Amino acid sequence: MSKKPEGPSKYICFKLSRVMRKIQRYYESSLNSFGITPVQFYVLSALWVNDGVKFKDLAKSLDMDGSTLTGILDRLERMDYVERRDDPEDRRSLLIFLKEKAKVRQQEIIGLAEQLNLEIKKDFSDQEFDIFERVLDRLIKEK
Amino acid sequence: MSKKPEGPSKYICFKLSRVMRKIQRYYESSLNSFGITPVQFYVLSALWVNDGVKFKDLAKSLDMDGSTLTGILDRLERMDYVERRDDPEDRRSLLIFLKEKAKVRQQEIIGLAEQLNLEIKKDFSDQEFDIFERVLDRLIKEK
DNA sequence: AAAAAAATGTTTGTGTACAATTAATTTTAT
DNA sequence: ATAAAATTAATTGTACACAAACATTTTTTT
Repeated sequence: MSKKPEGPSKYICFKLSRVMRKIQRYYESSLNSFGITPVQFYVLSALWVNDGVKFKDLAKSLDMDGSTLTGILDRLERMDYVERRDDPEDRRSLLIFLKEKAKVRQQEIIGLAEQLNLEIKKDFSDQEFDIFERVLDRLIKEK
Repeated sequence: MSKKPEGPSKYICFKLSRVMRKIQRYYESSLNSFGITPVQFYVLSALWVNDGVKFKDLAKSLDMDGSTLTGILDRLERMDYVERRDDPEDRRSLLIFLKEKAKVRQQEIIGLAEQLNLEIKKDFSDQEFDIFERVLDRLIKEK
């Protein structure tokens, strides 16, 4: 007698992908008013901490593939949020800088994102959510 | 005492997306031997429970956009894992059926996926992981 | 110094994800 | 009965994600 299958929802990976998409759509609809996507917001977020970083280091800090970042920077540059400049110390390397538009909107965008964070957390107890985030953190770090 | 995180990692959405990609890459590398992707595996998973469902219901059970599913079925059909048939009761509708290739490999693929699930869980206590999954489940349902 | 290896960022090709539009049907309202 | 509305799947266009191949440039080896 064969084991009875129960569909995709029993797999962590499926569950994670559904939750991720849902949360991402939530961020998306709010960030829309700035004309940026969640991923573009992450890139700006990293630059607000560290303006003028090397392309390579930016990709690393975001745990993002270089070829993915290339496309995202293309779009952010086209929208006048950032610019690429040559690295004077290594002609293979690029430095990524924020432009005025990104600096002017920093506080407003961050405020919005922090509010979204709170909205998501508010349906859970602190203890529950701490454990949730701790599991996420360990899953990121492992292997 | 740990310092408050700066940059994107303080946002749930960013953390979720990084964890999701990491776990997905893990599934990917294993499912590779069957020539399928994680998402294609989810679709097969749903069909193993419910062969011959309507396109519309399949998309709904996977919480997947119809236009996304169209592409995934195109590829699964090209690989001879599934086929589309006309719904005799509604000429707008399609029924999706598993082909031999998918039936033959069912147990092996499911066994693999379940092992991946265990691998991921094994670094956490049951209590921790229960809370983690409960938060995920509630995030899926809410909003 | 010349050759080989490594690093950097872009390009290309495939696979999700989803909004908006479309064509074909079915349902509903008049 | 027919016109309007709704439903179903596919198509188109944009944005990520990543592997593989690539051109430049730097570093290492010999």
